[in-house]
Amino acid sequence: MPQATIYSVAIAAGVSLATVSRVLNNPEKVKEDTRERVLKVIKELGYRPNVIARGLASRKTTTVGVVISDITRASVSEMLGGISDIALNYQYSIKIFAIHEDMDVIDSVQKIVSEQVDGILYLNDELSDKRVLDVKRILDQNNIPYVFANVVTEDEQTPVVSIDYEKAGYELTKELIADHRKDIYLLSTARRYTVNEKKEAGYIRAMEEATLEPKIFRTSGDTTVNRQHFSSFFADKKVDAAIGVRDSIAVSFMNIAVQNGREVPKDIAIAGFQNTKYATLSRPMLTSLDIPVYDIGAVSMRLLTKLMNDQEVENIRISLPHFIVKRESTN
Amino acid sequence: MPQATIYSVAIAAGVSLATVSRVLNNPEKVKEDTRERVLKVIKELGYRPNVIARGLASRKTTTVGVVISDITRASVSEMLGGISDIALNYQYSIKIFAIHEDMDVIDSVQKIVSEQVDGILYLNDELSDKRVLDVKRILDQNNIPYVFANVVTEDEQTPVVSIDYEKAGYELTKELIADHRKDIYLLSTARRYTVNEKKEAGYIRAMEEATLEPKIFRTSGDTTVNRQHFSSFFADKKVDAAIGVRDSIAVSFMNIAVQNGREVPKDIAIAGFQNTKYATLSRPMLTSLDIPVYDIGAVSMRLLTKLMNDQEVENIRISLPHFIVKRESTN
DNA sequence: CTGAAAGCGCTTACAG
DNA sequence: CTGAAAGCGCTTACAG
Repeated sequence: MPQATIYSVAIAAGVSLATVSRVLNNPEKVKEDTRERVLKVIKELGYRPNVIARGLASRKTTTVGVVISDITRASVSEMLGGISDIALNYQYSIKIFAIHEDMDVIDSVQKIVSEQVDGILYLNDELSDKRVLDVKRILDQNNIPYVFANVVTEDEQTPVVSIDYEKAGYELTKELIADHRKDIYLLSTARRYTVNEKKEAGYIRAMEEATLEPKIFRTSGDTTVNRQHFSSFFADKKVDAAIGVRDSIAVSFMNIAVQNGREVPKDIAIAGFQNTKYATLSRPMLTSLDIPVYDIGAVSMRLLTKLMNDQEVENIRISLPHFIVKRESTN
Repeated sequence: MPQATIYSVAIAAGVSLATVSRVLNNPEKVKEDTRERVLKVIKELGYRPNVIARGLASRKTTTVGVVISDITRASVSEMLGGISDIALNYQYSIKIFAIHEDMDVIDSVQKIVSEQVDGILYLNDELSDKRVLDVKRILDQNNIPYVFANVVTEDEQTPVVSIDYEKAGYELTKELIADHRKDIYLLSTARRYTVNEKKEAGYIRAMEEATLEPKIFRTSGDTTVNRQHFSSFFADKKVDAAIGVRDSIAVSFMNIAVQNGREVPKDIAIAGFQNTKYATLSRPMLTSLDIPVYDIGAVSMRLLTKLMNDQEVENIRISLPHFIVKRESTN
């Protein structure tokens, strides 16, 4: 049998399509026994409204577009987990749009707009402030609500959910300084991520406050590459503490340190960012600054639902709390 | 300005909507100068077809539904990476549908059908064969193409892309047997995943062939839980090799083994499955059976595009090759 | 509380 | 090669 339509339901229930539609969308406007009769037929026929037709007629698709760069990154998929759970609650569907580096951002966003999503969640920790404003302009122009998640932007008019990465970098560094470490390195990425730049800024601030020299060592997130870097690192550098901008970088560094005869945390204290599974699978286990990535996703989706439904929001810039999880790699 | 529609383009170009539509969908059917005039107007007005309207009229949404359980699992997000890349190539959009344990599978699938996707990719390594057939029946009934990815099913009529997990388990075990290990444990999950059951079957076959006693130790994927299990493990068990059904389980076991004074690989050889980043971030680095998760996603999406376009496919059951990556944790 | 009718923005035979 | 018209399956004022 072909899928039942609103027509077949209307005929079987002896009412007009308008009434069937109301039963679905404004049940309180339909008399009780009419409503029940229609509901019964709907169940019997296994009728499900065609969401595409509904989308065209109502101009609401109950779909949000989620823009990502690399879905395989743990932080991205965690965020998607939070987004997906909240979307399920609020009955929104999720469309994924991957924008790769070689693609034109403007063009891609315009394409997403043509997909008629009700709102957009933009996840990207590499986006420059200028880019953010470009994207913002197109979406504003098309009058489509949006939230940036895990994005760094100063703009007061941009809805954004994130954590205070500068403060996080500051606090984690202070922790090591309090342990009387002097030669504290920040292991950052060669590639520029705006979130990492914030961590760097916080690190520098803490070091300078303590009149210590900030030393940033740039490497790759790729383990096979950074192992090489770290091996040569120990040949000539004095170091008694290190912070990796990601847990995986910190763990990779730890492994090479141990192989070079250093004891952790006695000789070198090590800490990471994000408190991923890497942190509990290292030996010793890694101290890490917990970034509530799942929550960033969930909260930004929640904020977006409010914006899509013109609900009042007191604050469009939300900074979630972070905290340090102390484990064996520091004192 | 409001979004341009096909009407406004038609008027501005002095043609009918049918012609504009043809320029977009069957350009070869339009005379060249007409086509160019229309194309010029399209560019000027920044016209983008409304995909919802197109979907309703053509009954093709160029959207595929991807069904997942837990997106935060590394294997799932890797697969999504492959799916997303191929989808981009073939111009399909992706809608994500998370089906949690407490949800009714049949009902969820029916809901997805009502979303009018052109095809469905079902990722799930926990699905029983019966469930697979339930899902299959609904989709067949609605005449919607589908591919199961990383799913174990014997049914010959079900399009599925996966690897031969039984053989993988067999080969990895043989590797350790060849190194003269006798007390080889398989560290599996307490929770039943069909893929893990296959690994177990392969492990058992290899052990029995070598007249060794198969010993399966069940634990949790959660590190804090399995650390406890592993700690008591060493109190009473004789062991000279272990295979974790996931890299993370193998690494967790390795850490506890070392803390209990065992040398890896001298006293205990250890191997894992999936060749994730965990395998290169452990100390020593972990031998692992590589599962081409990204490729499983990519190939299943490719297969789905063929099914959606009624192209001939020689084989609807695809088994991708796997291989063992030898590292420091085994000889 | 309910129905008739227009309309959402497209595609697709059917004519010409 | 092009246009007029019907139709995709809904929603939504507008009447009554």
